[in-house]
Amino acid sequence: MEVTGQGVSSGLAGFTSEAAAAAAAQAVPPQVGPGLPVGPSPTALMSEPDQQQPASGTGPVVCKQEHGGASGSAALGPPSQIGHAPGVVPGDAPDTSDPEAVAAALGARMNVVGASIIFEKPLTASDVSGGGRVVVPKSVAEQYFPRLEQPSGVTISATDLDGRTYTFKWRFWVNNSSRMYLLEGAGELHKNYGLEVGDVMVFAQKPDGSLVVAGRVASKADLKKKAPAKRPVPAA
DNA sequence: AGCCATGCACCG
DNA sequence: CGGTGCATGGCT
Repeated sequence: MEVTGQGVSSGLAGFTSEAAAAAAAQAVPPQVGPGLPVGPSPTALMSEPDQQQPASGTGPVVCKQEHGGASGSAALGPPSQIGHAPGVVPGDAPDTSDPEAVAAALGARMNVVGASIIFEKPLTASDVSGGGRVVVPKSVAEQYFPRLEQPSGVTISATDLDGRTYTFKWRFWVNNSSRMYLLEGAGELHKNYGLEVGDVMVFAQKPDGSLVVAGRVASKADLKKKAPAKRPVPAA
């Protein structure tokens, strides 16, 4: 996948100062993301210690920071290897009336393309109504997604199992002293999969680090897993 | 104490 | 009026 730099484009004066400051500070990476081993050399825009991108074009999830990120790490990258699970064969048409079957079939299809599911997000009301703005759990964000130096984030792309390509904005908000990670632009995917509140957005990645996304209706497991928060109905 | 869903103000 | 970013509050 690729990253689309927006900083150099015109019209983002607001970010310029921030970016400039970051650029200046980046000369010497002062801080690396908590948790992951990063930090090759400042000159490498997207090199990775243990993994490399095939480079070019329709590549993997490589993600540059705004203007030459200080933390060169970019790809998704669980330190562990991704293992396939042969055995389950997807050729069969899933019983679309059975959420469990759909979920299983989806997992199988992911395996077929060599992708491993990173995590699944049961869509909340705000995820759906928020114009494709999906909140991603911090822990997952920092383990599998590109490290972000700036709130403005980066543009990343992904594909689904039907070959469609999606472009998202991967960014974060500063919340208290922490971060709240957001994936913006998921509206199209939600539409393609007809996802509604309670349904699940699935994130997976291939060995090359590329991101694969999909969606599926909520399964029983999901439902019991995440009981719908009680929503006091405002009396009329 | 932290995390995340949502409310809401502000800006276009 | 819709979109963006922020701040708050509920819940774990």
